[in-house]
Amino acid sequence: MKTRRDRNRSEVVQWFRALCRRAGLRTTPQRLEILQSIVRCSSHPTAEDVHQALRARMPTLSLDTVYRALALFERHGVLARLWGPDGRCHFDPNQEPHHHLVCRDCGRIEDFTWAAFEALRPPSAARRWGRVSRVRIEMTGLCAQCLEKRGTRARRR
Amino acid sequence: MKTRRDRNRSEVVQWFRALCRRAGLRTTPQRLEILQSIVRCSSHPTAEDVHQALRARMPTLSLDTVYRALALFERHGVLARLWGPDGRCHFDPNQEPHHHLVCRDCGRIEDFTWAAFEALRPPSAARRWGRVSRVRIEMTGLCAQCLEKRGTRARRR
DNA sequence: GTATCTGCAAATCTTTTGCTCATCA
DNA sequence: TGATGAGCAAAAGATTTGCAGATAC
Repeated sequence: MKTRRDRNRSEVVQWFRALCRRAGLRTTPQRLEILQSIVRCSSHPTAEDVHQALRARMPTLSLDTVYRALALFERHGVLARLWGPDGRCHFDPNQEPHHHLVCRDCGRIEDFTWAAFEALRPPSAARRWGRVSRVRIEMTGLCAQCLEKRGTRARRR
Repeated sequence: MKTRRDRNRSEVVQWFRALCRRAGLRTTPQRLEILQSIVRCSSHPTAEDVHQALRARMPTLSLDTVYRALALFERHGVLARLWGPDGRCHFDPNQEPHHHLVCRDCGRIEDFTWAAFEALRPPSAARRWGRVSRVRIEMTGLCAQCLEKRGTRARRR
């Protein structure tokens, strides 16, 4: 199966046009670039990250347009909002159920899936609490690269 | 076993004094009240919440002192910081491994534990990624009270 | 007595909003 | 052409910081 992340440029364009037509939105070049940028991105960028990434390609793009477009895509179910340990808002284009690995040194957020977990029966505490609509695991630690960096500086923790 | 949350006022005072002595900190009445307030609290308040809760008891307490004290307690391992879907910083005094139930209507965060989950073998993706030091599950949905409220207004979602 | 802490004010940082002109359908 | 969107500037909200006087040890 082809996930959204694997789509090439023209596939995203088509998808974007269909989305806009369905939702009664205008297809502006800014929105298209923002969508392209985030959908192809394997990390989970902030609005600032997206803005930086597009500055070369669109020098006049403003940060608040990025914020507005991302909020728009969120409202239309294309993206999810995510608060990382840095207190800033990250955007997650992955629509399939998944979990996160967060590096506390570099702040990068990786996705992962976990079949054995999905097979687990929900805990009784959750059923008693109310109605759960989304379950997400966040694993925090150090990614391989940051471990490596610490190792070479002979600073293990 | 007696958890920190069950401690009475004088037990917290003793614990606070020991903590300060160990860390070379001063035992100020502000810090003590802030610690009392958050340790006995079963929800996960923001700095603002703590400040509001203490206004009656300490009218001159300023919000930035609350921020400073909470940051201090975090550095000394007494509290954990938590970013909820409201984008604000919540503080979590629960030191035992646990997970969170977040209501997307009222924003309240409840703790729960899940023995079957803790028994699970970590996924291979996590081992490949690096070194995981903390695992936390976040279940988002509607708590019983908010479900009830929606129900009585004949608005189900 | 002295280093640390508090409270105040102001700064900082992220995100949102009002407005005007431009642009897409 | 007429509504919607972009860019600008400024506001809003949360958190942090510099400083002067107060306080714990």
